[in-house]
Amino acid sequence: MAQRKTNRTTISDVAALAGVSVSAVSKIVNGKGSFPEATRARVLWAADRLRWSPSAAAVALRGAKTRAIGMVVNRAPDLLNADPHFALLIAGMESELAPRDYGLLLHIVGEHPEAEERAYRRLADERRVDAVVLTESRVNDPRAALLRDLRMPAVLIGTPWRTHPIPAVEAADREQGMKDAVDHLVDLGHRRIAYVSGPEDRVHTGHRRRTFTDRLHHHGLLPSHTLASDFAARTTGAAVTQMLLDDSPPTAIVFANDMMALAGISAARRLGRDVPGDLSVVGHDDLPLGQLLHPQLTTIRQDLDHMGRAAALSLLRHLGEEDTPPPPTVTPPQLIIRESTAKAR
Amino acid sequence: MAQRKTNRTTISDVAALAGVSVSAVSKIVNGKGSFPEATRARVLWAADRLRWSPSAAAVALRGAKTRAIGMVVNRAPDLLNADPHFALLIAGMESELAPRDYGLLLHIVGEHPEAEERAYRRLADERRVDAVVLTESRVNDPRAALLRDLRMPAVLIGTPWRTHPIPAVEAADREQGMKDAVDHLVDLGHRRIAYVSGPEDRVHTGHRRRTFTDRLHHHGLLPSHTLASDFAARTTGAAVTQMLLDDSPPTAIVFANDMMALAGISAARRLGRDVPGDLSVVGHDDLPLGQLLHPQLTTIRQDLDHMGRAAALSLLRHLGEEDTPPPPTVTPPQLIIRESTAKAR
DNA sequence: CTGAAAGCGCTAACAA
DNA sequence: TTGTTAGCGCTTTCAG
Repeated sequence: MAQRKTNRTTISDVAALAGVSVSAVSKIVNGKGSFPEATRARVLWAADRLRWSPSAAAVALRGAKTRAIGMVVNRAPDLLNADPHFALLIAGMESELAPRDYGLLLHIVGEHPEAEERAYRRLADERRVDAVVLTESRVNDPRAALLRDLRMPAVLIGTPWRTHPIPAVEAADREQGMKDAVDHLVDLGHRRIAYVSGPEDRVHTGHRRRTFTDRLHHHGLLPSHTLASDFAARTTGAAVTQMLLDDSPPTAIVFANDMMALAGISAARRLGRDVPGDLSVVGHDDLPLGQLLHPQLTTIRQDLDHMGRAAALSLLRHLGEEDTPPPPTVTPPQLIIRESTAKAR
Repeated sequence: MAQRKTNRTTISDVAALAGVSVSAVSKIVNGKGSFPEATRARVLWAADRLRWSPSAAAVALRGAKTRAIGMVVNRAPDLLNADPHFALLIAGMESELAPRDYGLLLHIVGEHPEAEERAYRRLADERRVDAVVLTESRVNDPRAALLRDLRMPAVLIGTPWRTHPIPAVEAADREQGMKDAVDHLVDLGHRRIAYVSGPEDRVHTGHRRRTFTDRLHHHGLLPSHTLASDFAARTTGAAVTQMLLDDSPPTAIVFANDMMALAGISAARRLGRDVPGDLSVVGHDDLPLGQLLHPQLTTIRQDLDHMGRAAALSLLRHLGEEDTPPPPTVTPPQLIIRESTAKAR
């Protein structure tokens, strides 16, 4: 049994060193009262010398604000690993949170609804965070009711639910990228264009497919095929294989993200199809990866960094954090034309 | 000003509902004293009915344990985004932390030493976490002294420092993969083999390069080229271009990670070199990505999931957490032979 | 303008 | 066996 008395330096140590009361220290550090400059300086000096920062626990206990934001990611580890999507979102949030001394409490749960619910409940019941960031709204998303129930402030990155309005950050014109992609393919002479979407339970899956279909209609065309995939390479590959072996296979495929596009290209090649010679491919997200591929990936760029930032700022404002600038507008999804799309033969 | 009195349910609400004292609730919930089964049951029922969990802040304030682990990642967002390495590490940690009700507080700072130091200091001074996980030990790593200074328990994922011993998780035989890779290339008839390493400040950079060089010696060979790169695609591409334009260019290159290998392949192709026809390539990590490339990537697999798990368990044991199994052994780096390596011409 | 004192929700001595 | 109580470190009235 070590004698390890923690002996943490506390506010009273600072007060003692500065020769003032603890309440004076508290007020000065938090910029509350008005004190003679000499006192202020001495207190600040003492705090600095003792390397003192207020204990997060004590502050939280007193004021019920933890200065932490929660995020629970419900994607299986291997998919997470495969898809850097979240990392940039998180980095974007961090770049706004860190300078304001907010922390980010991260939980990665698999796609287990119970684990996910448990994670949110713990965050709320244990008062570990002041608010949470949600990503990827789902259809009949249990989180909507759950968070209302938990009275947990939240902002959603993605398409808000109809039934449970919630503050959300979304690109300004979320349909633009998809429209441009369809136009681009039609311009190249493609007439049989397919869409491989993400899982059906994501709200944006339906949205994007609808935009895709509508834009084809606009050109007097019908979707060649539309198939849903989870995000896994295997499933995506199977979907593409199936399409390509069809009697009238598509000459172009739009994918719901870049990793799926890559899996699609891989599957097409296994069938001996050349990209973009036999098949044009469009991705979604514009991961840096896309520029290293051969052919370089034509894709719909999402401004993930700004989405993360905007979500963080939106939350901070909601929490009454002062000096928080308004969330930046998020650049609309933008078609980046590279080498994976070419004239239809 | 809303009247929003928080009105959180507290331990005394539970005590009242169960008709016992608060200390009884505390003890029963924490499995401390011995109580008649009837009392236990009533308390547990009440806690459940009120959906009560102890406030993390109060527990932390009282006992000085926060049940949270910190991690600060010092890689630039775009590199983070490009390289899924960290995501799997984090997922591995989470799978051990979450079931034990531990949280993971994540900070992503760029490669700014001051920001990094500040992040660790805040974690410690504000007592936000009980311990931290470090990754990628660096040469003259300021974190070693800093954490000792801060008296912050820590475990390192990677090669420990000589000068500042610290608990570390590392693969059992960390040289195996590299040796096998060199052997494999030599077997294929390669004689001019190069190595593109990560940044020189990483401890493992020197280690791996030494293993590479030593193993070549074992075969009576000298490294064709060794170049350091940061993790960025541009730098890596430039390094490869330089090597390939040399008078006696390498016929095979080993890279410090898969993303760099991909950047290398891309650069080689831009020069009109075929992989693996003109140049064999070996990566490191075995990201799922590697199997989707053409050619599929030959790589040295790292058991990132187990590294994350082991780090978490090691920390939990150190923190005196009961019922924590010993950290699993981490599978040694293993050469996975796929299509990006072929006979030297 | 400054300081004393009352808790925030919880745990662990100490009493009963 | 169970309950009472004194803080953990901080903020914030409320007196001085």
